[in-house]
Amino acid sequence: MTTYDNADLKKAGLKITVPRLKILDLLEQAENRHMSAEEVYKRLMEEGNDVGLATVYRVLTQFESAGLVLRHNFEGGHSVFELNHDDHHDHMVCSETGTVIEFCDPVIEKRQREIAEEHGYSLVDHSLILYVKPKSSGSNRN
Amino acid sequence: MTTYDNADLKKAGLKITVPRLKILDLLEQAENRHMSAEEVYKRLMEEGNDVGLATVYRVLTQFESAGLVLRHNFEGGHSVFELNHDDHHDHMVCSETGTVIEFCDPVIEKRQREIAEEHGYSLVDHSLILYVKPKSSGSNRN
DNA sequence: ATGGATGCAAACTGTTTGCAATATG
DNA sequence: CATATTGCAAACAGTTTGCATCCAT
Repeated sequence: MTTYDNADLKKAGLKITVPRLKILDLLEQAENRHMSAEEVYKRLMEEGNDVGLATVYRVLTQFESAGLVLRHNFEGGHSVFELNHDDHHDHMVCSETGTVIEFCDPVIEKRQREIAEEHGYSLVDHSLILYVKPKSSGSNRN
Repeated sequence: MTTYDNADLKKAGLKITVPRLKILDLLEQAENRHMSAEEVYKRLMEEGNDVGLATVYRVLTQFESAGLVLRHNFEGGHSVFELNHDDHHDHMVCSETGTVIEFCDPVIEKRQREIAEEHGYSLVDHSLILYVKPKSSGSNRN
């Protein structure tokens, strides 16, 4: 498991500061690896570390540029961040519980590249999110 | 090609009003089928139809609920709308030109369903966007 | 005539930025 | 000590909402 430390911050040209370490820490620790900036902020406050929300955004953005963190734009115009363990994966979000499940499917990955090629492009990135509901869920239509 | 008309509005419980017809019209006509609310608004203004931006949002949202229109959340926290021709497809966005290409791949569609099932869920919806660049593009890094 | 629809402006959410104070290397 | 970083508040973009007016039915 990729775990980032001071060295990684330095490598990214970022000074070792309390907010940065705390945020990195939080992302490592977090049971729920996918957090919004707001969540990170709240969590830090709860733990007594009072960083500004603006700093959280700035740090997360810097981490993203540095490749330490991935940003995903889920539905509803808000982003979630997660540590970049450079094991690529996509997401499945349960509409009832909000649970986020990660998955990676080689078949889909391959087809994506092929499709881009077929259209004369090369794949730079992609975003795939499956919105699902529990199979045994209350409303069983179809 | 699915083309909506007054009857469809009525069916959706929506009164036939100028803004609604104009917006529907715009979406039918538009060379670029994918437009943001802001774009729809600007276009309408240019054509001399002065509707409020709020109305554009309201109407597009109603159309979405009515199934006449699809809303996609692209990167950068802004949505684009397109007429729902109920031929499902995903999108490929060129990072250099902004061009949006539609595609639908049965292999991917099938795998998505399977993956959801494998995790004990059933697929409700999904969002797949490929970010691509022209194969012969200037910057050939990697 | 009557309730839905509109336009405007004000409210809101998520995110970014200017700036003076502060902390890191 | 110089400069990157922070916190705060103000600025922003995109979208939603309250309300009085207006229009389709």
